[in-house]
Amino acid sequence: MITEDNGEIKRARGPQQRSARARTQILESALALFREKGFEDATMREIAARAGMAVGASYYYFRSKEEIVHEYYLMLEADAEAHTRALCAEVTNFRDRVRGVIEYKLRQLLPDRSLVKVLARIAADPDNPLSPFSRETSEIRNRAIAMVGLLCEGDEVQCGALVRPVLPRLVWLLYMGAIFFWVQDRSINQSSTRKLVDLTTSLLEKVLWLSSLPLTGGINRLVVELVDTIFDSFEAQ
Amino acid sequence: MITEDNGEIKRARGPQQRSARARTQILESALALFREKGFEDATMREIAARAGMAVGASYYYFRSKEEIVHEYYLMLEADAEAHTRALCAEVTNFRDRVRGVIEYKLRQLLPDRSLVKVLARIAADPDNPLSPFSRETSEIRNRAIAMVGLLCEGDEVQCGALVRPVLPRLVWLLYMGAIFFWVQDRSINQSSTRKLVDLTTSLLEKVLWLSSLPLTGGINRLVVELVDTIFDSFEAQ
DNA sequence: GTCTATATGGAGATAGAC
DNA sequence: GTCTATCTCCATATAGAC
Repeated sequence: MITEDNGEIKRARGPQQRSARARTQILESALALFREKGFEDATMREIAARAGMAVGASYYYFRSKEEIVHEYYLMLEADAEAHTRALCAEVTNFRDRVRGVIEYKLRQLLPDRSLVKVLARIAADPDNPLSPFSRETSEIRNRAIAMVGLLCEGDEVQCGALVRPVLPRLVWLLYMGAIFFWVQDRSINQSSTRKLVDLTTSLLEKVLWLSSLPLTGGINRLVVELVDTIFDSFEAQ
Repeated sequence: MITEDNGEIKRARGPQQRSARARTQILESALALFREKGFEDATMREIAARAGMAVGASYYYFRSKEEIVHEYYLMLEADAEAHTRALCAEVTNFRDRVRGVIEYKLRQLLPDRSLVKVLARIAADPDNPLSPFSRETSEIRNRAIAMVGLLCEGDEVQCGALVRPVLPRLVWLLYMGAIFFWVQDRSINQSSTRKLVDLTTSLLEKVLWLSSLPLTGGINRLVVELVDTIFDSFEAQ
């Protein structure tokens, strides 16, 4: 791997190291600028300049300005995953778990509202391969769903047997919905989102309890089919 | 109103007329180009050229390329409103009405998928005043909700008395969700969306029936509070 | 593979004519 | 108020150096 060509001064500890360092520098420079002036006003010229490189170098590592934001989002996801594991060890109540995960994510995103708007734009564009609903991101998506699946484990959750297998995907949809609502939320201190999360998690708990009654067999079947339809379409084409 | 200044040759039938004509020309030129090459590839230069004007003129009538698309959407809405009235006279079953309205909208949008993507992007941006969730569009939104309200009229709908007043807003959310899903839907012929609409309308019907039972009083209250919270946040700030 | 220098093409802004 | 001509600035593309 380590080619023994001319002993350049620039090179530090092999090409991989140098490359990783450059990538990190661009990412950090971009993030700092995004925070200072927002996504739109930070230009690739500035980002590259601050990282001590030419514009083209940024494009070598990131296909677009948006892709930098996406990389940042993946970093947050890794952190959220660790938090979820810790949460599951501490809290056993289903509703508290779901609320905990959503609230943690919103706390994570709070300092970077400007970037979350970009993520929302990406999500709304069906042609964007970075979209959380695209075929290309199915690995990331499934990982997130598996994470949510941890919340549903344990014998605490009371719900119909039919619904049980789709529960993680259902909660993931709620989770995505909460983030979308939060981005849109213009109320002071995003108080509406807090209300929304309280209400939807309470609702979920009650509805799941209802789903264990024989009365709701038809509804349960419809819900399962609905969730399957939604997620099948993500993988399609 | 009609000022009697110099008899210009250019003027046809008063300034208003001329202005409206120019506006229409730009709109038509833009729409034609959007259909030919898609939204992104159609440039303001071309749009203006085809309308026989300079770029600045287009910006005089429309603040942005997006605003042209929004104007087009309003034209579709007027047409949809007429259709809804006709539908309500013909069909009395609630589920068929809701499905009919959503399907009509999707048929309307089908020839202009490229433009609907732009609308989705607008909707995802909380800073965009043209967003269907913004304070600025609350008049358009309320008009659309009132239109949906027509579907809920008549004594056919079986649902809890508590839920009844929020039903139009609830159905509007379903309606918006269906459009969003349709834009994202990559399945051939958007077959997933058709399935989704069938399933969600069936589900709605069943859930509404359930909401009339005493058992679901707590859930009904939560739903009402949830809908209020959501729509309050649209009007906030 | 990693990066620099430079080019391209378009959205939107603006000064000022009529 | 309506519109033209022209300018600025940026994201992204690309040729080729090392």
